[in-house]
Amino acid sequence: MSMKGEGNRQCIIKAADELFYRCGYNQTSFQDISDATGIPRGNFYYYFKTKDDILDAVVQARCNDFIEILAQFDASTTDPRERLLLLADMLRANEQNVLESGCPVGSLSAELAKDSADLQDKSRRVFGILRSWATEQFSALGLTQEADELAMDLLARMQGIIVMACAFKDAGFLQRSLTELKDWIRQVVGTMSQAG
Amino acid sequence: MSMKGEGNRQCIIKAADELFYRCGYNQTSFQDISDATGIPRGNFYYYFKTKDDILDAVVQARCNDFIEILAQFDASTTDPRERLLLLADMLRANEQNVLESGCPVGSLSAELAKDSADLQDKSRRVFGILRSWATEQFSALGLTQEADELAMDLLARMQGIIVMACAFKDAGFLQRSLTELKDWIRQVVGTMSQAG
DNA sequence: GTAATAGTGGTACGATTGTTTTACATTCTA
DNA sequence: TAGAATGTAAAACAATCGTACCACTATTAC
Repeated sequence: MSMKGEGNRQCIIKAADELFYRCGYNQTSFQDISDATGIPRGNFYYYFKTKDDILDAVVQARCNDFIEILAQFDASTTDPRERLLLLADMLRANEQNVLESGCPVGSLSAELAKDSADLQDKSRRVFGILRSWATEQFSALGLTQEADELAMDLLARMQGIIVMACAFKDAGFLQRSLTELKDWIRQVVGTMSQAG
Repeated sequence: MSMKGEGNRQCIIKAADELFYRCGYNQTSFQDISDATGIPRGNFYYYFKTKDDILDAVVQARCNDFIEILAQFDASTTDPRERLLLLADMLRANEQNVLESGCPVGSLSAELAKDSADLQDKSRRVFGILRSWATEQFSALGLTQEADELAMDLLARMQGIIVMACAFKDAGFLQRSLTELKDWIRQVVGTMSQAG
């Protein structure tokens, strides 16, 4: 597949990514993607074997996006504590989207949990990237023993905040919870790294 | 609508409730409900005007279920702290379901956030019942000022735990997080009620 | 310039969706 | 027991779903 075709492929992935986030995977039809891209829906099978294949590509794209974002966090400061705070701050940067549609990672995983186990396995990869990155940060702070558990705790807190903020469309709760979350990060890192 | 018809109506609601939880609202078809109940799918329109109407009835049923459950909590102990711990313990009682399909309240709300705002409004009512009940418990502990915020925090923590446990199918994380959650409840209630 | 490849536009498929309708059976009421 | 109300079974509705296919035009390689 050459330049021209690859461009269309990326166009499909980009449109599908947005639609999967806004409408859900199952609720997004080929017609929707066709309308968004201008590419006839019959042509999708030139680029992808099946709808699941588009999901694969979208998941891969999201993985790459996060890898890049996390690399920027890594580049912007050497302090793992600051890096974790940057991750938390994504809640503020994406406030509007979060209130409207929840977390692209969490909501996709939750949706696919109700489809085949096979599909959820794929979506889990995005969470895996965040989890291992956060684990690295906690480890770098001397919390090697409990690093993975802390990473899971951090992600769980973020997911919970998003679910409730989205359910009640409550920007105030989102802001307040973000503050508390950042306090928690500072506290966990501060106290436990002294103890460890 | 008399006895016979009402029985079928409840049968449809019960089957739809289970299917909405296991497969999601959008992914559950009339055919699925028909297969589960033995009632021809054309007949649903004798009991409900539309699919959304079935959702309404399911949400109402879930509300009633929770009202009953919370009433049992209220009856089993007069200590609001104990009551809150009972709520948290629902994560353990429903461990298997949670790992497989997430939270019936949270996952429905998250799914409907991607459909019309109208549908999500309906699903929010179930969260509202939990929220106001938890608020009452915190208030009864003398935390009137921050009761609603604490209720939201509690629900957010539970939702986050569920999302991550379900995403990674991790029973260990669920158990560990439940312990930490109960510690948090005891701590918040303990320290702040002394301070207040 | 010709042949092979890459990509496009559009049609059509069988299946399934939520919904409507129709004909029939049952149950209740007078 | 007649007739109205209530409930049941099944067929058919138009629309849409994911998928497949085909005739066609660009592009590229020799």
